[in-house]
Amino acid sequence: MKEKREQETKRLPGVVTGITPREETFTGNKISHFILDAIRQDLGPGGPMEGRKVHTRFPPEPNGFLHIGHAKAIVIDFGTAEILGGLCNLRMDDTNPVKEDEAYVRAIKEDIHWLGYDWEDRFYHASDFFEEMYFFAEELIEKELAFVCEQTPEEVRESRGTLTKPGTESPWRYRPKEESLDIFRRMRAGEFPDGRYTLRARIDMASGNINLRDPVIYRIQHESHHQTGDDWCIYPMYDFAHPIEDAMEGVTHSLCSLEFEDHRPLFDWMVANLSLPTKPKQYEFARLDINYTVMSKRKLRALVEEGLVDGWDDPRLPTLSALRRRGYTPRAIRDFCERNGVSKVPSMVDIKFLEHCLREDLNLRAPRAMAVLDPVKLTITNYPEDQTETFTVDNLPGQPEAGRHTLSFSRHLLIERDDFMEDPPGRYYRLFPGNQVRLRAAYIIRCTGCVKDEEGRVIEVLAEYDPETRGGTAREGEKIRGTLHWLDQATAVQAEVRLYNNLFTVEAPDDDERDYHELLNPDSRITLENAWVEPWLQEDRSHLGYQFMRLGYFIHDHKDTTPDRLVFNRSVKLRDSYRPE
RNA sequence: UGGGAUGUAGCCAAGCGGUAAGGCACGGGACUUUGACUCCCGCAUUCGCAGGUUCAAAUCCUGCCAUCCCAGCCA
Repeated sequence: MKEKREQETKRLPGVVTGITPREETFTGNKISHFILDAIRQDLGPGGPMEGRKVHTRFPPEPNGFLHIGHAKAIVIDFGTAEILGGLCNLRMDDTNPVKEDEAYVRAIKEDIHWLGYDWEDRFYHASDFFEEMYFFAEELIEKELAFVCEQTPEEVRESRGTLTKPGTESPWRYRPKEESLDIFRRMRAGEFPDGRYTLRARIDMASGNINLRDPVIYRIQHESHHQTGDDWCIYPMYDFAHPIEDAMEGVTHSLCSLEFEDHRPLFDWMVANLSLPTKPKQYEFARLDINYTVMSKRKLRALVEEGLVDGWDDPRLPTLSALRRRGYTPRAIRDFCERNGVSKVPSMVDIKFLEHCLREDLNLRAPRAMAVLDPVKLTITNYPEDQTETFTVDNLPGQPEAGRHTLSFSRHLLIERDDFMEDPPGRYYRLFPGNQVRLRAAYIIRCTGCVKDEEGRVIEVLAEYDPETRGGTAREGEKIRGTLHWLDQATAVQAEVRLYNNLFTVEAPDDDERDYHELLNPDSRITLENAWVEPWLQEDRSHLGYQFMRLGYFIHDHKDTTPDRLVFNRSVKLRDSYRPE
């Protein structure tokens, strides 16, 4: 499994090398957007970073699992480096020890590698630079651009003002720098309890931008950090730390989502006032949102913790580990992100587009197989009881080089229950008394009737085969509209199949005023215990999954499949234009 | 008169003064040993609204409207 995943990763074009610029997506779409344009200017002739190579970073906080929204950021961060021939770092933004955990670090790395991106030796933690940050904090104090404040959290909140009213200055705002320096050093030495002091930047309490009203840049937290242990009891805040991290890593462009637009003036303030080795620039883009699901970490966590789904990798979730388990390919996800484009318009993308990207990928590559999800017996009444024959079919029709497998055929078969109707509506060209259909790759048969139980439920469909149509070839001049998938009852293998639908019944559960419990789709997962598949799927493990013909794309559930129990997840349905009259 | 941003089709999205790309979705047709795939065709007389500038405006100007983000010692 792991090897196959690595193989796939290696096959993916566009693993970041930092050498060859790439101007198109690997599916041939042109990549161009406002951030790329801006970076080209910054780096180009006359630009502020003329001559430099682009250097980005993906900076998750290790406090949860990555989801498809992060995939967009990853594609932008790593993709920008790829497109422009630069580098992209992976950085754990771990400036708040109370929220973070090493376990998330591993999961995040796995997900990014799975997507096919590589940070090579450039894996960092914000905490790698705590010493430098401390140095720069003292620099601000020396420049009288920061001061140690004694306001309580409540006092800070009250004096900050409101959206429409300016704040009032802290009584400690003009504390002599010597005094601030002394207290700050003692803060670091651990002399004070949590909350006793903070270090604040001295900017502008009357600014319309609340982020500039003397933001706290260091707080005391006697908390063990997953990287630095007990080395520190003061920790820097995001707005102070981020530009320093970027500069220390050599990042030229700090790409982030729209909600940080308000923070850019603060980012720029830090860049202007600290003696950083380089001067990174920040640009913002709109997050990716998808309908019929939730993307907020809080909601995802609630679903998991309340047991409404079976863990972070429940295939109904939009997390990358869930999508992986569901059968989504890295290629499909990347393609989806790239084709959605990059803009500043807050958008909600249709889940159908994601599904389309998956189908487009799998259609080309996933082996075909037959499976019967809701079986009913089909008896070929003119086929000898003791006879069996085999047919050989391509794994990918028309591409014998992709491998072949055999099907066995006998008198007793299994077909899909909804492929027979005793009294069908118009334009139904499957089995009904008197009608002819093709059993794919086998024979053309004519339905002669059915057998029902006492309740009137069909328990067996009867048909006669035409021996002259071996292989499914119609007689000269005859046209057979319907082709069905089928299984030989004698060799078919039983499996559990899980069908997935949207987790929520409304497009935007995040915006809905109702409690999200009411919005959950009761049919988000349908488990079929009595499904049957071709026997070779017992041993075969395609990392792409399979197309179960006429049904959709399915993949072994890598967690629940055991040597004696097959479990399949439906990744996505096939398109279906059948409309009963 | 708090600050910042955004409005192009049902959903994304190009467009950057010369007369509305593309994709998804949807509808119709052809083909078909998957009602799949593929291939055709259709799908904004109009770019949030109203004025103005111009021979010419989605693009420039003015005003208005709508939506989103910001008041953590979170990121």
